[in-house]
Amino acid sequence: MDYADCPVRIAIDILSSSWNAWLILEIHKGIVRPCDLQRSISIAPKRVLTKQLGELEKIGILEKKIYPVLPLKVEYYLTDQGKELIPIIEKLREWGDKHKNVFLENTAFK
Amino acid sequence: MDYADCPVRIAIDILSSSWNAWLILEIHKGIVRPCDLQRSISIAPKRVLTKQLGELEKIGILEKKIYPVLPLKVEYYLTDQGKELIPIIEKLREWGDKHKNVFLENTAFK
DNA sequence: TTAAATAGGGATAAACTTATCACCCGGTGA
DNA sequence: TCACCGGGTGATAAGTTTATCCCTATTTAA
Repeated sequence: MDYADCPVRIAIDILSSSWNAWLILEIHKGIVRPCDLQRSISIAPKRVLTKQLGELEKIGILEKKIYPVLPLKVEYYLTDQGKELIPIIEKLREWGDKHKNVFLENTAFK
Repeated sequence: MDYADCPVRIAIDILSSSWNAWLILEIHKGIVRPCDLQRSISIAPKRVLTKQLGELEKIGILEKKIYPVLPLKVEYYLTDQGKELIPIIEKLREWGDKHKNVFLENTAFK
């Protein structure tokens, strides 16, 4: 029984890796095309977002829809298990909002 | 407004870094002394646990009690804001339990 | 007096993640 | 024709995190 198989770690690893949480929130808000996501998360490198989108699709959190039209059109949607992450992320946000002060104070001069 | 100041990221960063989530759960279960924590999370290096305990204390998630007795006795307890992480971790565990199969299938041969 | 347990720290190495850069292709509008 | 948009990739550099190793100090038990 590896530590990596721990259900808690699985969830945390997904949410914590690079831009995943942000991506999931943006897609939930209705920004579903790669180019639009790249614009709305403009500080993230394009290459990294592409990689993460692929990763999130592979593990069943996003569903990729490819429209056979030209110019090529691609959209990503949250699967059911992806949608179930939304309330969790909101809880994380609530917690962070409530406690960010203590946190920022004590990390400024570490 | 830095990405690192995002409330969601603050919470995720805390939970994701090395052994924090596990430590928080163990302390919540009543394992409160450093030496006992090192035994119960035996695959984690002692040095790392010490560091994380100090870090979690600094950001106000743990409270450190030093008993002026000999042999030296130290205990860590969850603060109120630390306790508020417990239900969130439980949600993460539920999610992970529910979806670990899809996850493990698609990461085994990446 | 020696060993073990308690709590902790400094310095460096190893590992992992993320970012960067330069590309690919197909199509469209000027 | 040329530049640009949309979607995407491979290879490597850079950066961060974790782990490793080896110390400190004090007290009790053998």
